[in-house]
Amino acid sequence: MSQHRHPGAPGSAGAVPALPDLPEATVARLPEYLRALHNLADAGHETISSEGLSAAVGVNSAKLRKDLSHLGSYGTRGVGYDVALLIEQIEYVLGLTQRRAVALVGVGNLGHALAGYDGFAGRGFRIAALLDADPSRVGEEINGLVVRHVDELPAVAEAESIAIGVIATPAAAAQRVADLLVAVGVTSILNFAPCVLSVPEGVDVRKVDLAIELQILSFHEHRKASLTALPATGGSALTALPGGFAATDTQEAIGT
Amino acid sequence: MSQHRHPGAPGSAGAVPALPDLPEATVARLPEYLRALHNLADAGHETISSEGLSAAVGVNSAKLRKDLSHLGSYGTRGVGYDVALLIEQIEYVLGLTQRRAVALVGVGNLGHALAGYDGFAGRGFRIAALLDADPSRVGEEINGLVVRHVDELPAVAEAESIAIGVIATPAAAAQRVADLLVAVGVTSILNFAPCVLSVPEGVDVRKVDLAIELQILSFHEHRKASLTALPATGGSALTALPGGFAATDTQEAIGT
DNA sequence: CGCGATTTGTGCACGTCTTCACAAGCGCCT
DNA sequence: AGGCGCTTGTGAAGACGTGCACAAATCGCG
Repeated sequence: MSQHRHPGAPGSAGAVPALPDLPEATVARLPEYLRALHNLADAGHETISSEGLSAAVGVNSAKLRKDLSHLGSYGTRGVGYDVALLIEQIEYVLGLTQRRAVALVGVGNLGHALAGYDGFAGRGFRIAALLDADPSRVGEEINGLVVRHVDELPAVAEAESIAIGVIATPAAAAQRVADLLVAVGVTSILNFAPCVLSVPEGVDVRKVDLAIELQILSFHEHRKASLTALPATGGSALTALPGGFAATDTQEAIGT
Repeated sequence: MSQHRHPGAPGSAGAVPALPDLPEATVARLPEYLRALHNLADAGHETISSEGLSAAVGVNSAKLRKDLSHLGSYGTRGVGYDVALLIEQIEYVLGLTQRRAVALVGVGNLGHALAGYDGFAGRGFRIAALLDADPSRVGEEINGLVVRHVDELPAVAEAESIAIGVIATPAAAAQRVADLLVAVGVTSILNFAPCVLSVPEGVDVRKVDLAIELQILSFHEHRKASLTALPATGGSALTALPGGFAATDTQEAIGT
């Protein structure tokens, strides 16, 4: 039953690199595990149990074990997981063994901040290019990088082997930029503009919309307010007990 | 038992103000519908069919109808939804009828950008306070707001009725700030720091981690690369057909 | 060398979310 | 008035994700 070859373990023999096709939910959690593991490694831990790691991340330990089992991970029963090995495995699966080049389009308010954000380098990415359509911004130097005109994207993409495009433009320009990115072969886009992008099949788009996050919080705030406004209900089937609704995406009340 | 006052139900008859407890997945989509509806309203549309709206947002139309039905929405069969009415309904449910005050803690790189982001005002929020622990940043004026020291948070929270706290500090300071926010009564937190926050029950935390988003994209990039690198497989049960995995969270390949 | 403590990996049941498909309702046109 | 086309709202089925609970595996110790 057990596969003897490691999927493509970092330093091992030239086995098949076949990536197991992980559930999306698992993929979304792997980066969190990775971050926690780095912290643990820095703190000197050599091994960690699923219980310990799950506590650090704030997830159910069974879920964590299942996630790790999906990538054929090697934990040791009775002991736990080897922290360094697990880091290697997750980084491999996430494709972080190569430092991917990111092109950032739109050096306005937000783009400026992203360009200066130092949290990327340590996590497997390199901002390789800054681009903007506004001629008055072209030429500006941010964090050692010079802003170039967006028209130069084809040249830049080729020279730097851009793997991921980040859109931090106003909404009105986002679709145009996305088309441009796609045209030069970028197949992964992170979109900060508040709009829906349409892209051809095979191109992945993730979006981050700050206002949406706030609005979701606002809903819960509204809801909590409407609950506490109610008098203490005896047995009314209408209102669940105040803490009775579980938070799915939102992390809530993680015990120390 | 039945509350007769309606907190602000849109102009209609005295319906029950009780917030239906929507599925989390629905709550997360409502803001997207709202944004699309505003666009449609600006474009002059008075009504919109579920098909049309779902196309604009990039979701399945049945899903959209079910989402809207959850909030007891009034669509008209054979016609569609009244755009203005639907906007009102969604804004009410999301608690956007009152402009909520947001406190932003951490005016570094990212915080600076968030403070200057003008996309909040139009979406129901007001940045009411900027705070930082670094004395050298206190006193700086950004977008008409003066940065105050984080120790002043209690006074600020009371004066401004802060409803939501945004943490844009380094990871090391995030937990401390979260504790502070909770202490002054904030029950909704948006966390940009790359770390897990533990908060008491009843406090909602949403997080945005830019590096995680990139890492998820990196996985898909890695995966796509490993697929195209394979020779055309005949019937190997290992590799699914290239387009065979559906994108759940990630939007992918929206037609036209 | 065997035993107990510990921890992984997973079968199973449950809940949530998604999608299809269709009846019910509405307006318009004849 | 009646019928027809369009659109909503929803029942039901399937896919997906989660969490419990336990067997299998490993280590350390006497």
